Order: sequence, then structure tokens, then C-alpha cells
Amino acid sequence: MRSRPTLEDIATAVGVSRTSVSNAYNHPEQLSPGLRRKIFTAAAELGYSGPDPKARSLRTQKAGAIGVVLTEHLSYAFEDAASVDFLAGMAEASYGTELALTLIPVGPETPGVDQSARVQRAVVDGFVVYSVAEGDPHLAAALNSGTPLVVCGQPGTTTGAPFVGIDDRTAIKPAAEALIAAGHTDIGILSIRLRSDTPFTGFVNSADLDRAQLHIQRDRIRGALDVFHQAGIHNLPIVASHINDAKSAHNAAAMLLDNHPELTAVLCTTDSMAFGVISVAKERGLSIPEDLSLTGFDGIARALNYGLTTVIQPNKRKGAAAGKLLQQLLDNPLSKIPARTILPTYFAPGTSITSPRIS
Amino acid sequence: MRSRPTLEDIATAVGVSRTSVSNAYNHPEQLSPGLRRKIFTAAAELGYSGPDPKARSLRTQKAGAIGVVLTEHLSYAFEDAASVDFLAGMAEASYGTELALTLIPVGPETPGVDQSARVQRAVVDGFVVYSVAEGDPHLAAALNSGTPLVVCGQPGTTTGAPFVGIDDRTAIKPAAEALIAAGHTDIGILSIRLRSDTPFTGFVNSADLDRAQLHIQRDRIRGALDVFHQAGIHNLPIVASHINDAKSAHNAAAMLLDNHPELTAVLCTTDSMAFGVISVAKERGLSIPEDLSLTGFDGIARALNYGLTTVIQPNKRKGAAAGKLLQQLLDNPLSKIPARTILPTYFAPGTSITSPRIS
DNA sequence: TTGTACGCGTTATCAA
DNA sequence: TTGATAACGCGTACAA
Repeated sequence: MRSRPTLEDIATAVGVSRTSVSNAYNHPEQLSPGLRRKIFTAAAELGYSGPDPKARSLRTQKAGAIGVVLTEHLSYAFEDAASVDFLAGMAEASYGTELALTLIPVGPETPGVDQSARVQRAVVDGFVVYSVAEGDPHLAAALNSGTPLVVCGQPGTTTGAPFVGIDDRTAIKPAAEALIAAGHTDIGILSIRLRSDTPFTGFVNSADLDRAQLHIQRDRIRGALDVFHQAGIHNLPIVASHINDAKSAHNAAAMLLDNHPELTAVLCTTDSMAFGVISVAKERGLSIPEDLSLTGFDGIARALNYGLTTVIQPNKRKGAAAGKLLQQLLDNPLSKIPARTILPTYFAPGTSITSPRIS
Repeated sequence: MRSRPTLEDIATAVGVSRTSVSNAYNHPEQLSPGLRRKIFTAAAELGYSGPDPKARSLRTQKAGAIGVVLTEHLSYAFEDAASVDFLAGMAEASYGTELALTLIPVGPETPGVDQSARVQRAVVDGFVVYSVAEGDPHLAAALNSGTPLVVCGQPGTTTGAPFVGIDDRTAIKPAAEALIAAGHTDIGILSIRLRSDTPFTGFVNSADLDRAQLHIQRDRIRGALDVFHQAGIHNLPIVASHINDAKSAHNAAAMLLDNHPELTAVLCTTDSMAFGVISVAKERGLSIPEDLSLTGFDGIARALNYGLTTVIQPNKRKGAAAGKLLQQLLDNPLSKIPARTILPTYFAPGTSITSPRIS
């Protein structure tokens, strides 16, 4: 079996130089139409499909793609509405450019296996790293790759790379304030895990917050605590759930309510956790908000549909902003782009808060 | 500003050959640990981030990625549940491999602009082409690229490439049969466009079917007609809508019902079209199924939730199957893989059919 | 309009 | 365990 023909093969077949064949594909104006036709004819005959992209990208030092690094499994990214919206935004930002989107699969962290290999080997012109833990090896590899990089969501600091996201600490405050305004004082907090390295579901304290690797969860909790402390409420029970799925959310909610039957309200750092509370409440015959007020965060369709009091964040716009910034960086690596791009969030009052029952 | 150092720079700095530096990264076992350490130290000092992926991929003739070509805008792909599921399946199939997923943005078809450039320039080891029209230029470019290729969904024939999909013509029959079984004889059909090149929304006939570029829609209509003809029902009105969004579905449904007030049932080739009928019915005070029986196709969450009589297709499994097949092809280009992989579909009876009113 | 010469940064092979 | 050499396939000054 013959191997694929190259530019050179076509050149010799037609009896011209490689340059002319190259120009036939890349600079038609520098060529007589007749010769160009002859070259394409010969190419078709020899089964030549045009210049090899791999060779071209070495020569031009351009890959024609930007890498997207997502936490967790890539297939999870397609099941999570927020990351799908984010990708839609990235895709939107890629129109009008010649850039493809290379999704870099991130397997489960197997100790001993170098997880960053895929990032290092990715043929891309730059990276967008989406919502990873501080110290994540893929982030480190991307930072070290020598290509432009934009971090989205988290980690919020310590990377030195341009950041796109929301102000989680401030964004959650309207939800906390709404609970205070309704008169609640016995409030619990439910969040997703703060660390990625050790599986742990249970109560966390402020020292755990200081050690958090996942800045988004940390900042949301801190923002809520800011409000509660200011209202004179201290020592709120906080449960963090390692896994983010319906069953785990249910279990974490049960753990919180079992240990703190006095609670009249629960603030959740994600809508998904709030649905865990809803599921437990249903199980126990508690009605929301009459028996338990509840808030979420994210603004997923299901939450808005339910009427959950929550905070809507602009996932698609995050993707678009990250994409645009990276492109600007690619166009001009020295261009000054903002170190932090903070997008606005929107409080959705919903109907899941009322005053606590007088007991 | 100095340019990025290369393998060679490290080699001269350490005083060894390029080969040894390369081996330090790729074949640690062929190197004394001491030298390896020295090399990495020098690399860190010089700001060398490891072998350049672009050069590596030229040398090894591997890109480390598979290209996914999706119809329509890439951002639309993230808004459509079916293609998101498909991508999730592709992602799932990529675990355990070193392959990234390169999504190739396909802009609007601007006449005169060579749409296939992005496909031709993509640095990938193979392509999965998802649900494009027969004759699509991107498909042609991918076919011509000389790399392995799997076609998913459509076109169902004429490409010569391995195909993964469902048997649309057979799959829709249970929906049509359910209408027949309920006693309907005045049935309309609503589908999405049959051609991609000319915008057209309106009634179509069997000649239009023969000319269809979009095989999925054509086959579903034909499958339904098979059933209806066999039941002695002929000359059913068929409306095809060029655009697939809520408003267009509404308009197409209105067009069908306005011109055929005698209809007691509508068979739709997608769930999204069925919701167009639902929206028109609501507007006119028709209840479903009492005044109008209705069927869909796809099994999107909203349809199942509504209780629509529909056919569920395995989108995620399609992605996984396509990914696996392509990988097999990449591992061994000569391996015999099935020309057609047909996945099973599932009829969801729902509650949107009842017997026609006796008039 | 066409050709020459060089470089892009790496890896495989084989010899030392 | 280390090194020299030869591809890999192409783009682009520059010269003709």
C-alpha cells in the first residue's frame, strides 16, 4: 500500500516546484489559473487531499484550536447544564475565527499516572481552564505550556492568569439577606465539597474554609456568612457534600436536618443541593416554604421552574467572555487584557422563602 | 523578547544531545536518573515546557484528537439535547484513550466562501460527522481528508463510510401504527426540512421525498407512509418546516391545521414539531388527545414529561458507538468494522393518542 | 510567474 | 547509556 502523497509528489508529477503547489492551495492569486487547475487535477488523480494540517501547524506555529479543560469527566460536562451553557458560549465566541474547540478529556485522578499528559500533548494555541480546584495538575500543565491561558470560574486567585467569572461572595448575599429579612435565625448551609483531593461529606468549619481548594463553594459560603454574622447569627451548621448528584444531595440534606431539627431555613450554594433538601422535605412531610425556607444558587431551569429563591449566573456569557479574551491574547500576546472579568448575576426572588413559624 | 526554547537549547545547555533530552521526556528508562534530573532542572531554568506538541504530531503522524463535525452552528449543538447527549457518548468513548475531542465550528453557509477549510485544516486523526445533509461540503472534505471517518445519523447511504445510527424508517412505525389502531384516518404529517440548500417551509410531496438531502426526515416520513398506505390511507398532507425552533414549529403546525381542518391526528417526525402542534392547539382551544391525537419522535425529556406518544432514540449510545468505531479504525486502519451499526429505539406509548371523535 | 534554500521542533534508527 | 543523522511535510523570503 502506497503512503499518502505529499506536496512534493504533486510538484514532480506536474513538473513544477513545491512552492507552486503550495501556492495553488494557499495563494491562488500568485498563480496562473491554468497551472492551478493542472495542479488540482494531478492532486485528484494522485489522491492528494491538500497540505497536511500537522505539517502546516508546525510550520506556521498555529494549531487552529483552543483547548478547553474541564474538571471531572468530560462526559459529566455534557450532563451539567452550566458547563453545557459555558461551552455554548465558547462556541459562540469561536464564530468568525478559524479556531476549533478541543475538549481535553480529564480522566479520574489515578495516583501515579501523570494526569497532565493530555494537556501537555494537546495541539492547541491556548487554553481555557474551566472551574478546577486550586492546585489542579491540569491547570498547572496549562500554565506551564507557554501558551495563553484564561481561567474561568475557579480558582479565583493564585494563578496569575486572566480570570473570568462572577463574584461568588457577593452574588449569594441577596439570598442570605432574603432569609434574614424573613426573620430566620436558625439557618443551615449546604454546599458541595471544598477539596478535591479527599472524599469527605459532613460538617465543615471555618478552618476548612481557609483550606478550601474549590474557591467557588468557599466564596459562596463566606458571602452567606458575611450576611448572617452581620445580622448577629453565628455558629451556623454547614454540611459539604463530596459528590454532586441527586442522591448525595439528599443524603447531605438529611444529615443537616437530622442533626439540626431546629432549623427553619437552609441556604444552599447550588440549586442541585436545594433539590436535595426538597426531596428530604417531601419525604418527611415538610412543606416549603411553610416549614422550611430554602435558597439555591445557579438559576438552572428546574430551579426557576420550581420557583426556588436563587441567584442566576450567566454561564453562556462566561464562555463567550473567556473565548473572546483568549482570542485577543492569541491575536496579540502582549495586549493588555483585564486580570479579572467579573460578570453580573441576578437575584431570583422565587417563592421558597417565608417567615418562620412561631413556635 | 526571546522565543520559546527548544529541545536543542536544553541539549546544548546541559551539554548532551537532543536525543537524550527527548528521551528524558518520552523514554525515561533509557536514561540515567541523574542525567534526567539535570535535564529537567535546565528545562525549568530556561522555561522549557516540554516537547512541542505540533512538532511531535508531525513527527509521529498523530494528532491525538478526533474531529467532530456537527451541522448547523456549533453553539446550536450545545442547545440541542440530542447532540449534547451524542457528545456525551463521544466523550465517554474517549476515556482510556489519549484522544481529545476537537469540535469543528461550522459557520453559516456563505456562498462563495469555502466552508470546508476548517475541516481541511483540522489537526485530527479522524472524523465523526454528525447528522449532515447529503452532499454537505464538510462531509466531502472529511471524506477527502484521507483520515478514517464515521458518519452518524445521516446521510444514511452514498458516503461509503461506516455508518452509525438508527433505522428511522422502521423506528417511527409504532407511532404511526398507534394512530391507525386508535381509528384515525385523517392524519397529517409534520417534519423538518428535507433539503439544506434552499429555505422552504410548506407542503411537500413524494417527489420532494425522492430529492431529500436530509435522510433522517425523509426516512421517518416514509416509514409513517408505509404504515398509512398499508392501512389504505393515501394522500396525507405533509408540511416540512425549514427551521427547527419553537416559532417555526408553531407556524408549520398552523399551516397544516389551517389547510386541513378535517385532521384528527398529526404525526410529527420530531418531538419539537409536536410541541408546535401543542402550542397551536392550546391557542385554538383544542385539547390533546381529545380533539387531536399527536405523536413525536426523539424522546426528549420534555416530551416524556408531557406524556407525548413518541419514539426514544439512544443518542448517547450513538456517540459512544461512533467513538469506539473510529478508535478501532485508528488502531488498525485495515480492521473490518461493520458498514452499518444500527442501534435500537424504544416506543413510548404516552397519552397523546385517543380515538377520533365521532363527528 | 516560478524556483531555491532554509527552517519549523521533534522522534526513530542505528551506531558507538 | 548516549549520540549522530535522517526524516516528518510544509511555508516563505528571496532570487530568478
